[in-house]
Amino acid sequence: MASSSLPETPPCVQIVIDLPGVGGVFDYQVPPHLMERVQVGSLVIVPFGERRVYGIVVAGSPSFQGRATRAIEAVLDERPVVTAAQIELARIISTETLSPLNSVLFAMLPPGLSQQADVLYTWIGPEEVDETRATEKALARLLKRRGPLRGRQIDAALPNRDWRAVARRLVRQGVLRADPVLPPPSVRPKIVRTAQLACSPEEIEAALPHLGRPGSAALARRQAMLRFLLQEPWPLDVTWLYAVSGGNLRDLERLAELGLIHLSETEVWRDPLEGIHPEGEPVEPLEFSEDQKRAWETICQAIHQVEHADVKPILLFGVTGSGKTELYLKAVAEVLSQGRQAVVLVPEIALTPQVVRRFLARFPGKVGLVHSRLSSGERYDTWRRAREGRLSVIIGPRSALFTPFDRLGLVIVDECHEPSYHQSETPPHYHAVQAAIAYARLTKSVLVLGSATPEVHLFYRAQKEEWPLLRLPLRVRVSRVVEGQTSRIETAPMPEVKIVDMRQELKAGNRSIFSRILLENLDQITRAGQQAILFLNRLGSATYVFCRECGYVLKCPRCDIPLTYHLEPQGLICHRCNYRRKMPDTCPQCASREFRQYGLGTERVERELFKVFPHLRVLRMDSSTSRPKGALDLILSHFSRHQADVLIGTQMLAKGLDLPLVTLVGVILADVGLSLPDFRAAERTFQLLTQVAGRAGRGPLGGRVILQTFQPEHYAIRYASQHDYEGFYQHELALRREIGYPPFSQLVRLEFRHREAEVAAHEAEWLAGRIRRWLAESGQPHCDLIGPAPCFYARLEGYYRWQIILRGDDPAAFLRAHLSELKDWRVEVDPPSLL
DNA sequence: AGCACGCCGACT
DNA sequence: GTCGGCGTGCTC
Repeated sequence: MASSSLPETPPCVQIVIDLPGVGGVFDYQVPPHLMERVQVGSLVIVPFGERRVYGIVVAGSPSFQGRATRAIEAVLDERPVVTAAQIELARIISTETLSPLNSVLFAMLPPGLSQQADVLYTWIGPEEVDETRATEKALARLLKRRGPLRGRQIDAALPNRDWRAVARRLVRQGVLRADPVLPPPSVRPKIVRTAQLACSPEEIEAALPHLGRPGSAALARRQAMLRFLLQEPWPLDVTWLYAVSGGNLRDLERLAELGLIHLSETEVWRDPLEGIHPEGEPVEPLEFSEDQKRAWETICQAIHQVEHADVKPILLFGVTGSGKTELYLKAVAEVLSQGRQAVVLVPEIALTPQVVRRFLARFPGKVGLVHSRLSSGERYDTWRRAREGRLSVIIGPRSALFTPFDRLGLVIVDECHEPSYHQSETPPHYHAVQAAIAYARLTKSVLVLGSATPEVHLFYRAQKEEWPLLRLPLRVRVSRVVEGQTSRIETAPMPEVKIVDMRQELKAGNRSIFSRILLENLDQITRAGQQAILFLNRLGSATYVFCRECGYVLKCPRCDIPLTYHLEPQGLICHRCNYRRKMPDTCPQCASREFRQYGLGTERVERELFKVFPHLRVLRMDSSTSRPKGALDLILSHFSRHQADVLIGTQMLAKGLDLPLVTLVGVILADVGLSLPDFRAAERTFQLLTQVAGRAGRGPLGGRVILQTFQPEHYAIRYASQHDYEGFYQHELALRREIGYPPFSQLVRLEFRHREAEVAAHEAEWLAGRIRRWLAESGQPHCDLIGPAPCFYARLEGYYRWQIILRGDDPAAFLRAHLSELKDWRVEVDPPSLL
């Protein structure tokens, strides 16, 4: 270790390796010739078994016991790829989420830097193979056709085939060769060759006629190159010279030989923001409203205290359009002025050019952008520029938290309730807000969490731990500064929300999906040249079973959560306890025959709307119409230019778009989401309705929202209609306390997937039995096992899914002792959804 | 992950 | 008898 303070200890370090499934920490020796280069955080290559793998040094090894160790083979990057604080953060995330440390640590690197070890297979056997063995035949054909392939390539070519076992046999038989390989990083710095004049313009002019045979093409090319360089007397990317002259490297080399130019190589940064010019964006801070001023005092004070005291996270409680972004900008400016750095997390969908340009205008040259649509080279370069201190603000989705800043001072998580902050697709299943709380504490940074609808458990924690709560209850409109004038601050009222009881509509003989008042309003505002949005909550709508006459929802007799309707096997099921029953013919409460599931898509809404208002221009936005790349933006820009009167859409409509001509938002059926078998169903519905309601009346025309529902008395709908988050929160919290769900307990969700339904069910039953035994043995009094039951989405991508929920004081701690037995299970601590 | 080792049943 | 299935344990 270069900076080791213990020279008498053996030169050993602890290393975490990039092999899924090998989560441990291993000791390696630092050979003398690498002593100066190996540091905590270094990316190295080490021998592991018969292979070589990538690893990250996580610590020196003072506890070295004299055990046999092997030596580090190479160091890949002169600088550490993670900071000490990041390693500590990875440890915390690993412990909290029950994920192996290596999976967390390597998830912090830009994609392509570290590579997993693989095996290169080469066919060396005869042309003919055993025709009776299908897998063997397929493997041999593949390798003969495409030449040597890596294991990962074969996986892609032969899905669902157990070819590795076959390959092992073939290697033993001597017809197949298997060579371990370690791919080099797929990202590397971009180097361009540059040329620059090496002598005075006079000497160049003098040399111009003597660069080749008179009249030759080479002469003309070389002259063109020099003339261009005379106009641009600095190191110039040679591709420019090729373009203007039609020449190539041979010409340049000739000019270099003659001593007329210098050829050299320079690294260039790939910058996704290069083409973006934030003209028209304010460069100076905007004036604050009274609420913003109050909020700013707290944030500013925190920024100045944080290095000396443990500063609590700050909850910025404000609706969309309440001026949160301006506070973020000012906080970033304050932190930068102290020489520290800032990370701004934004949900991927909200990462619009407008947001980026606003930051870029205020902090030119200092802002880096992370985004899923960037090339891996752009990501890698942004990451390196941040590591080298060339950038000091990073904006991006959850992974941007892992920017290797060494003087972090501020973390902002905007719209912190957004589900995209939880990584659900691939392990490690962490939540960026949880991680940010830990990271801010570790790095002594200020953390600002912004949301109008914070998750109930977060708000509960904020209250309990007395986090500062900053309220921005009003929407602000800032008239842009006119020459020399100060900007004006106006506040806009929240839109009026009207609840329509659809049972009454039915009683009055209206069997349509639209209430009379919604139709009246639609007619009125479109006549006035304004626009409307019709929102349809699709999630789970086909499984939502209720009585159209009395609104009754059938619940599980054991769990008291709504039953859902499924086709396979047909009937009603409780996704909590696996209780099943057939669909009743009549409503159990009022005996009406109108008891059935509710299936409704945007196409149907469009058709029904056409029947009433054939003249209206209607746009439809759902996953099918916006599937093609760019279609979403196209539909939205079409609508915002008023080339349509009505926009019909699903969830994706709820996110922060600003459409000033929209004066009416209609929610076709507000209660759909309430019947989902998830204890957060009410919370999700409240959030969604609040966001959708926020779409109306963003402009000076004002606006109203119409919520159609069969459960007008439901608290989620009532509080959403009153824009009353805290009322909802109190109600929801009381319910959670009663039923013992978070924040009054912790959940761990265990999921198993298999292509065969019985195997999945069987494995789930088996594990449930084992867990019950572990619970009994450990005398764990405060842990319930819920399930096993099929997941709400019982089949996903061809896999049958079953789940087990553990609920208790600390089920994660209990499971930690049994992790090795959950190898094939997906484990989610604090799952964001139980579907 | 990959590869040993070791244990079992099914065929040359 | 061997081949090949797969459960278990190990890699510094």
